[in-house]
Amino acid sequence: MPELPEVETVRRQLVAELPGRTVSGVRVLLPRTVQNVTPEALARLVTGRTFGDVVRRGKYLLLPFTSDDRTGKGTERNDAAKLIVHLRMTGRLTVAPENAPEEPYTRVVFALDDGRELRFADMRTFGTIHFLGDGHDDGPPGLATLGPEPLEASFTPDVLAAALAGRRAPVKAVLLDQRRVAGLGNIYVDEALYASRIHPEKPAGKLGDDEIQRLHAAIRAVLDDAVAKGGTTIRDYVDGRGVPGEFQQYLRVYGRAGEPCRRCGGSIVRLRVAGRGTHVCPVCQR
DNA sequence: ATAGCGCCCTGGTGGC
DNA sequence: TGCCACCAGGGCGCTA
Repeated sequence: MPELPEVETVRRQLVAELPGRTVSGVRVLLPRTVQNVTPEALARLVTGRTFGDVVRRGKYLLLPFTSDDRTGKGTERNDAAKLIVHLRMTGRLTVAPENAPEEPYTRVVFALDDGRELRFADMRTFGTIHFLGDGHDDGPPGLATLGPEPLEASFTPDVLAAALAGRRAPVKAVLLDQRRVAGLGNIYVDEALYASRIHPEKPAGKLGDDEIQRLHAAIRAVLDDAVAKGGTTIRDYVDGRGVPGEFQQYLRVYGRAGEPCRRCGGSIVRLRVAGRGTHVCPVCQR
């Protein structure tokens, strides 16, 4: 399930392929994937525009169009236009070679001027696409309230401490809350809590300074490692080229219930925290 | 404001 | 072998 490292991996590949490519047509196979405009409007708004940079915010991908786009009828359009994509559980955003067979569960296809296609496929249909610009300003609600980016230099231990301070909810629930820290999901929260030897049910506000320091370092280390390995593929995730990640080989607790803890040899236990399957070493994490 | 819960959705799994 | 209940979970809306 795509979290920050998976979304960042997709971004890095899209940014190598998309900038400078102009959309020559749009096919919407599942209308509700496109949340804030109709399929017809999306096609009209996007066709003729040229992709610029590709930006990640939390688990969102932002695909801004360049400012000098024209409709093909000579009409200038405003420069704030962009697509906002969220992969949710099973979404895949790939650039397909010309004439590549369409994969199952394809939901939206953007034809490009070089014959390739930007394709959004999504088995479970939770994924979303929004269009912003030309008077459409209703993006996904969560984007406006996203918390700090954990891999940016400005994400200091003090910033993490402020996100946790005074909260009675389990530390895992707070870390999953995208308003507190952006981009963490179930896998990397479990891994970061294990690495910092903190029990996921511990109330967030009760963490000591030393625990916050360890948690801060662990979040960055786990995310950095996972990005370097191209993300984690449990079942569905593939990158912008359709290739699975490798970090699943390095998971310490997620999906390892009943297997030995690599630190103490004890058995990894699975419990339920914040409504999520949660993996913990009961010896190492207190 | 905060915390918790149900819903969306489909394929895979495990029990009988 | 076949059927079905159940589970995976990110974001969001609702409730207390």
